[in-house]
Amino acid sequence: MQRPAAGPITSQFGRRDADYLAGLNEEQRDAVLSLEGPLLVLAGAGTGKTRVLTTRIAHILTTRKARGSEILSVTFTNKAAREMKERIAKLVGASVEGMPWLGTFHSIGARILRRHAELVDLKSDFTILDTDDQIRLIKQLLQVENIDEKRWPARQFAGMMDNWKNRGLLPKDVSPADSGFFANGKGQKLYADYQARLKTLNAADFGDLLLECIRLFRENPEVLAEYHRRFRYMLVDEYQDSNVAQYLWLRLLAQGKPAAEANICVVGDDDQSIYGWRGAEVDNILRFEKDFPGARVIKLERNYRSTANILKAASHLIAFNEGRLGKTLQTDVAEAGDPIAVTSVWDSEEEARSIGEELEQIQRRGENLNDAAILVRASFQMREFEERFITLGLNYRVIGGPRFYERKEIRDALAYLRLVAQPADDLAFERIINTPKRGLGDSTVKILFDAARHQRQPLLATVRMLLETEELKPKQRTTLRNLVAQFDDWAERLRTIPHFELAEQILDESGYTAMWQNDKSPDSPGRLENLKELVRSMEEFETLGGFLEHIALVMDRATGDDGDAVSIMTLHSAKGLEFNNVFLPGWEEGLFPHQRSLDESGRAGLEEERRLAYVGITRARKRALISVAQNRRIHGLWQSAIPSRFLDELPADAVEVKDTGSSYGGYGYGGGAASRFNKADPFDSVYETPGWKRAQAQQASRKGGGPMTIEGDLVARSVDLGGSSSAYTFGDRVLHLKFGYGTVSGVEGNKLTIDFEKAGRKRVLDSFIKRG
DNA sequence: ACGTGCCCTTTTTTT
DNA sequence: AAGGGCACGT
Repeated sequence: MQRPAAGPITSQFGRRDADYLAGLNEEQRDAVLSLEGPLLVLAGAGTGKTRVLTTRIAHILTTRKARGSEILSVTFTNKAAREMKERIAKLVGASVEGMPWLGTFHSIGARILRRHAELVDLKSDFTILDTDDQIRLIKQLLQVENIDEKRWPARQFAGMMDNWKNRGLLPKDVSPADSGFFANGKGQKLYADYQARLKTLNAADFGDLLLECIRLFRENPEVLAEYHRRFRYMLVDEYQDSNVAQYLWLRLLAQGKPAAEANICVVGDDDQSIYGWRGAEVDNILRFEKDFPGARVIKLERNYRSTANILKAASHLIAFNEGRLGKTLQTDVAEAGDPIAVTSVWDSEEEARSIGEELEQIQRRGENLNDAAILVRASFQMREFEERFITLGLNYRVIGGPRFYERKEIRDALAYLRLVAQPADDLAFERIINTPKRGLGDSTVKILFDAARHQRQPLLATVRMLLETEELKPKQRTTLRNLVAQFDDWAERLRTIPHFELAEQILDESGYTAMWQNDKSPDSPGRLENLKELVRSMEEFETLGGFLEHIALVMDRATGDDGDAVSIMTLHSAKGLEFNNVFLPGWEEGLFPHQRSLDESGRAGLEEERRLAYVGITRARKRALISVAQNRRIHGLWQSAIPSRFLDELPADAVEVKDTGSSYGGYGYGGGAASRFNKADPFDSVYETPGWKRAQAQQASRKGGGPMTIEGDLVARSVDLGGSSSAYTFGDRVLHLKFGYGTVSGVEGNKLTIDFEKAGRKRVLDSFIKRG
């Protein structure tokens, strides 16, 4: 399709292009206008993917090909959904209310399930369980089966089930090979029991929102047909991150027409696939042309976001990956821009300090903090920045950090609300039955549980029955009678007063507020504040049900406008965003690439980490600033760090290495050497440290199984590898670079307790000290 | 029934 | 380093 690049254009509709098409390049325009038939858009970072999607929707709406309610558009994250809604509203001016089927896989799945709940053995007011509820439920099942919880942790089983659900497997579909090893072959039964238990609880977990949807469609063709008629167009964002269940879900929905005519448009970038650990299948992208024969494929390769240097660095890095579809990003931006800055710092404290200084400079230059972000690999890295920024008085905002709705007080309060909304919610009941303390302890709870199991009734209903008997002691009976009466009362009041007012009353009348008021721990004022905030946030919702749904699906708070602030978030949650200045701290082996990713997924894991690095760099419009700490404290222990291999994979001519000066020695940016970031170790060479030697020894002795190491690259693990003893003994005089001179006062494997002359008693790793 | 204190694991990433 | 789980004591 040949079109002039600019100027007034006449579209296929024989009139001047609508405003919303202005400024699109040829490929983008093509992707927007190709409405009929399957379409795969391969969109590199910063090539206007979201713009294409939103404009495409605007185009469908303005040409009246379909109404908002006839378009299914799926995103991966709530943030992406929110942004799309905003941008569509801007384009067509219409209210977003007209697009009920724009949302995440999970929220749309929940919506569909609620409409047909009875067909999947649920009621339309079913509860959506979060991980915490899930774990507690599994623990109960393990107890019933007499399975040792130490040996077979509930968490692990939750992970396994999540995997199965991600792969679209119902209990009957799970192969013994998959489930056999857990608890001596009880895996499959546990899964089946768990699912059955969810039904009696009138609850669904996250995986069910898709899995049960798939079952619904398969078992009820007439329901599926209804959606085939309804959805005239389907759009999927971030297709590279879809897993098997999501794939099946989409394919079922697309089956209304012959594959070659399906109006389905998927957008993705294989280089930004970073959810493999959650079951994402990049193959879904590769398979698209097979599933939908005759699909058009449009590549977007023109990057409008970043400077040439940033693109060069990102492209150079990602080229180290083998499994790629291969795209080249080209920039239209003429200037090379600043090189990528790589700064070496002593430890994470200095890292936070130096980034803080950099941010202050940015402010002084008159730039907005809103245009800057710190992207970390793991959320524990966030704290140090927060602390530093608080002392600096620098405005920051944590995105997806320690989650509001996961706090204890919030979960307790929600449990009360859940129970009012849905009396069968046993997990909620269990949570609050003795919170605040009411004198209902383990023995009472056990009686309740046993009775409930025999009666096959929810706990609350069971309590009502038990009140009529002598099973409980009089004191407990009175307490429970009052509690039940309160719940009846609250449920009644829900009809007459606004739910947020009721919430406040519930918290007061239940004694929950008082519990924290009487608590004298330093964080109880904060908790009370959080509770207030919770009640406040309820006002934004029409109904209690709507509010609870929001909480379950959108675990992040609506990001309140806190003015100009730098964002702190994980690399994962940064996908899809862009900033002028992007800070990428913690580029050290073991942290980034993450050790666990390497151990668990080997080469594939490494490639996924590299894609994460690619995502990180390409978030930057103007400047990317990477930093490496020479030392990092993990689990309370100091560990020496080796610069990330990804640093070596950046093109030398687009990188500028800085040293903060205060760091000891610093890294020689030698060039030519095996590693440009090969560090001049504080003690001659890092390769001489006990930790490193052990790593080597372990490497040599490792054959076949066990943790993998990629391509012979050594990853130093200076934590105790088990059984190894230290070269130091009690009384040795030693030197530690951070803490100075000291005397060994305890040895435990390679962990030493040392009384330092200045720093006092600390636990450190032996690889980190030297004889003094 | 409840509180205290010790020991243990933990944190990679998210809907 | 810290929070949760568990055993024990009141």
